[in-house]
Amino acid sequence: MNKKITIKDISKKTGLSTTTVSRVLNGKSEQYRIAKKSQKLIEEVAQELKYVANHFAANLKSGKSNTIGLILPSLRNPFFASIGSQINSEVRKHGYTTIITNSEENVAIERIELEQLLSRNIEGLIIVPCGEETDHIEEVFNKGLPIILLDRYFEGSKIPYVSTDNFDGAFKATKLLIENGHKSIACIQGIRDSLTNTLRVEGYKSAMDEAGISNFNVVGDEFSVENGFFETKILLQNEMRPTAIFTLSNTIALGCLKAFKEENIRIPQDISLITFDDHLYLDYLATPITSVAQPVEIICKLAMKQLISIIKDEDYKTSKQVILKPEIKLRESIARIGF
Amino acid sequence: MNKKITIKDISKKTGLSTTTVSRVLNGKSEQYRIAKKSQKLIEEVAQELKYVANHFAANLKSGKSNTIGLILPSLRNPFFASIGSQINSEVRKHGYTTIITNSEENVAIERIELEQLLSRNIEGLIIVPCGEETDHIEEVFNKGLPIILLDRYFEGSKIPYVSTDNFDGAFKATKLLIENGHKSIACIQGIRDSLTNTLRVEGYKSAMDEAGISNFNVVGDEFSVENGFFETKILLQNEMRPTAIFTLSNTIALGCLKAFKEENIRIPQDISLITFDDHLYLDYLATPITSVAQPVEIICKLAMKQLISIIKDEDYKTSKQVILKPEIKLRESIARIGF
DNA sequence: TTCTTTTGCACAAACGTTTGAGCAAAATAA
DNA sequence: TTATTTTGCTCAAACGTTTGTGCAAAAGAA
Repeated sequence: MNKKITIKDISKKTGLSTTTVSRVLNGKSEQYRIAKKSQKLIEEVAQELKYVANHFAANLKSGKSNTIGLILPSLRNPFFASIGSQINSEVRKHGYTTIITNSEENVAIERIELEQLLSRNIEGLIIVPCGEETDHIEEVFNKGLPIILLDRYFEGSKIPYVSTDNFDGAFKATKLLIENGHKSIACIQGIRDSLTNTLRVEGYKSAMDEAGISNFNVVGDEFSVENGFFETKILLQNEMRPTAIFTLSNTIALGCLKAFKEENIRIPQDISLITFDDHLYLDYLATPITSVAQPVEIICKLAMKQLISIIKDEDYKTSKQVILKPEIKLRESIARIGF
Repeated sequence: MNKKITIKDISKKTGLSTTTVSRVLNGKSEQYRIAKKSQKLIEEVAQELKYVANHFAANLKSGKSNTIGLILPSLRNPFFASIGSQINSEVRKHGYTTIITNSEENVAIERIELEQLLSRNIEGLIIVPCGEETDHIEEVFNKGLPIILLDRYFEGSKIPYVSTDNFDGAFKATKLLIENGHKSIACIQGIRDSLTNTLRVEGYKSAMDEAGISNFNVVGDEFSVENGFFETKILLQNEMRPTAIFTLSNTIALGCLKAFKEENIRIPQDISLITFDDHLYLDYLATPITSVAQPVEIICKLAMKQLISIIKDEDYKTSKQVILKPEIKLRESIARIGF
């Protein structure tokens, strides 16, 4: 690397102090009454020398990193990838930079990543926490770091969050199956420790209960294609094959489809399917799959809006815990049976 | 935020100098012969005070940011999202942090993002450049920043890259259609300025030429769902409706599917389809779509391997310009006609 | 003219690390 | 005993900014 151009070089070349250069380059000319002529000179020389500010030095002094941390539990899951993408552009709109990291649904990694982000002096954190362990996040929150939980949150905690009404989504999804005559409904779940999952399972059970159906069937343990595939295989080879499956994520649904294909099962003739999470492709599948769509875009925008308001105003009171209603996207994967 | 714990606090509490503390915390105890006892003491106190290193200060002095920049042209395109995800974890494996940014296929934004990354003292850059304008990237390369171009590259430039043989992929795809009896083949392209696109179009034309078919039909101008949808609509309503369509990205293909659905066109009975880029869902569509699969995983691993070797060894000679062969994934979207 | 205000800028001290050089004390060798 | 080596650590100067304070010079007022 060539020698870096610093503010000092500009200072020398213009004959103005580094103070003045810094102020002009930070748009504080007005505030400090820098002459127009000097402003112009400095800007020209900066251009000419191709000056690039050193973020590290600036941050060290000012304490402002202009950075937001984003911790996601997985990037392979398109639902989270989509969150990553949208948060990224929202953050950018507000003049910040995002550092995206991936906890791989592992609390130990999550802790390390959080530490990493802290050492980079992030000014705010958006996180989809991966486990039930919350101490490290609570601790950072109590130290005053602006945090927004996304998707998953902690009950009884004061940390603001933006999430979907997972109970409601699962309840509606299950109810929809029941209304279509299904009584034997299997539910393939994801990570058991996550609140998202717990609430969805509760929604499922509650709908079943309400309908007086008591043979709950909740299987699986991961938000992954493999889990969906594996559990579906087992379900299909069971003697008590369910008439409908409710998958708790799009990845699980994909695994499910794979198993159906292998076993030559047709939707919805042979089995009905509904899944949490929407995806563009769901419309174009052999049978378009009915889904519980989370309002990802709104979630991201809202999260960012809240985060910014906390950062700017230091106003912890306006920040809320928000739950948005999901929407059922009716497609063709549910058969009406038993009528 | 509470007052931050610094190395000085540890220094005071242990009675050892900040130098010693720094050395222990950076694992340089051996090198500088710090007594075991002191090491232990320092580590304990660091734990106790919950010390988190200030990356900015460290970088300012050492010049090492431990950061890799990644510029992608879009995050909505699952192909790039997947690259983002994989590069991210590769980078992490090597002890670096990634800063992902998004140029939105806009050179002006790309320039700004690059500047941003430079001001964060990135030690390396992986970029899928969005346009034909290369000066800003060349300039940074010439200054000595390790750079790897991904997917798209610059012909005649010395910047190393890892990419797919786009010509070959498109050639094979088109040939496959021709071998199945198709003569009227439309090609829906993406951004015209990108080399990727150019090479794919050339591959298409070359295969057509070879077969003595001269009615090229290349339309479109964006790697997006909308573009695919729009152009397909037009193609379908043409009097000279093609018997096959070759879409140059998965997003375009998706738009294509949408148009087919609206127009009640069946694949492959009414029209055949092949697309660049593979996607998990392609297998489960009404008709599974044959695709040209790029070896994304290998591309990412190779890119990172090269980047690291340049960073570590400063060895510009070993870094190469690599082109990997894509693979056709045969599915069921191509009809055999005219036999 | 003299006094006051405004304009335009510079000084110098941080910020929290890293790092080359160096030095006493302890251990070992002669 | 003295000379040499090893051990264990410290000093102090950076790194490139930002920022509170302060102070001449210019302009305006009296």
